[in-house]
Amino acid sequence: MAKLTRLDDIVSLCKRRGFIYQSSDIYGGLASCYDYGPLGVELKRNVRNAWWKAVVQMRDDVLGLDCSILMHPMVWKASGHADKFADLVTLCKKCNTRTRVDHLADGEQTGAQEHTEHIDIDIAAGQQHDLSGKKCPACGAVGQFSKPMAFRLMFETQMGANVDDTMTLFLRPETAQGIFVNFRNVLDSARVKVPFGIAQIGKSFRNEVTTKAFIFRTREFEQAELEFFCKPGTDEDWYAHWKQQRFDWYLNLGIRKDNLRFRDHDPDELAHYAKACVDVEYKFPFGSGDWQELEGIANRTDYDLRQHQRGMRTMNDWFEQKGDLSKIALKDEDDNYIKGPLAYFEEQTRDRYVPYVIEPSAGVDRSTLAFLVDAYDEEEVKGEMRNVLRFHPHLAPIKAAVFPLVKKDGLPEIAMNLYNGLKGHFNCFYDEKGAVGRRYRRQDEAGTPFCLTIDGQTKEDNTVTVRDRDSMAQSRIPLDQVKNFLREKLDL
RNA sequence: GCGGGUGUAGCUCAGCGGUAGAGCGUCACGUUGCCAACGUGAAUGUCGUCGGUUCGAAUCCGAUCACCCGCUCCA
Repeated sequence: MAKLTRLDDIVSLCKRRGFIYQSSDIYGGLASCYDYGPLGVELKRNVRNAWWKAVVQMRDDVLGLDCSILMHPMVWKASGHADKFADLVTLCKKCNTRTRVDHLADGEQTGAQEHTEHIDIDIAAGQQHDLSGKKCPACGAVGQFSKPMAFRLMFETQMGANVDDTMTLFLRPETAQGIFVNFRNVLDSARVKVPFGIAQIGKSFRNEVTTKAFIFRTREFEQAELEFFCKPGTDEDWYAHWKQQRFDWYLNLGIRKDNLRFRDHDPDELAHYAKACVDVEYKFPFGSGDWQELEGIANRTDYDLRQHQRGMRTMNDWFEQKGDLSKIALKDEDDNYIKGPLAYFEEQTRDRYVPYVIEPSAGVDRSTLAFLVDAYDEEEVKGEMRNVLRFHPHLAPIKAAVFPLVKKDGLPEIAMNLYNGLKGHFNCFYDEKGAVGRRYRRQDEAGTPFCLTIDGQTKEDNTVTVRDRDSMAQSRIPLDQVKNFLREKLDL
């Protein structure tokens, strides 16, 4: 079985078939930005819907949410993004290798430290960094570094049309914080009890230092995140639960088992607030290591809610400093933080606590890419190559195509009738042009599971030909059974 | 941000100082009773962008934008 091995082939297929285009294409493109075409938008929406169905609709303990992208600046002060979502990087003049300043080791030490805390970007900018004794981890040169460069990893924008009276806001770098700041609202309005989760799908923005590999890492991207709130002590069980749930989700939607794996984070790799974290990785046909992260599942403990309790206590400072985040330090936590505004009281046990959070955080765009790559297949049929996207029916952009075998003898009318009757229930496609074989193959490349062909026999006995995408096998079913047939076969 | 590579029709690419090309695809008409069929015809290009050299630039030079590969980075 021939498989795509180059990313270029995927990009080409995506453009040719209308899945994904470069953003602002006619102006030469915009780095790291992509648009979803007619088939792509359907595919991506199906990915979203499948996630929502599995994580929200089918669960009695998860609710949905849709937050604004713009949020109060203090959200990012409390979450730590405003201070720490910035890296200070230096360039080795000798070998041109770039290294994070906080990863640099002293000359006599070997190796760099992993995942040290980020530095406040404003403090860092004014801070003197003595790198003369530091050693380049790549070439070993000591003290050959450029002046540290700061990177703002959050996008900024202004709110307010009056230029003299605008407020600088951030485009959210993750959807998760919108959930945390609505924890209380949902709790008070939705009659739920811990354990429960809040789910959200939406755009996020990060000024990545480097983008990568088509839609795999882009600066504007879409996340599907769940924050599952649970009682401390039960967190490890819920972590295991969601780990399995999320892995199975990919498998159930057709990802080949060989191409999917878990990768547990080492303890020294964990963010300071995370108790455990695992990546669901897919074996993409690009990059140095092939295996790339689709989703991260983390045990974030009670860190976020506690941080926001601190943030709420800091609001006076925010007003006093006229919103200048760099002049504000988060107030210390109240000793009695488990009685804070974001704490939870469990009536049955009379326990009071700040819930722990299990966070499965998936990339919608990279999942979509994975489904696309995984579904792609080429096979030889009678000496000709057949390209086919073997999408799971739930993900297929078009569920069924309706053709008259030939464009005469009243066949188009019958076919159009069938199409009109189906399109209210399934995303369908009608085509009467050219040879039917070509129309079949075109649908193969779009991943359409079934083609329905009206022929002369239809006029005699009211049956149609059903042609199966994967096997190319044909069978006949009654015209009035088509809707039921599709409903059953597509599991819709 | 560094190094390497690539930008020519929707896609894959040829052309590499002298009239912009091919295959596939697309569209139209005809034919066609089931797997990219056949015939005839047609459309489609800021040769990524800007500037320079030249009588003349897709071609040479510079800058820039974008993509790919490798570093680096990826709470």
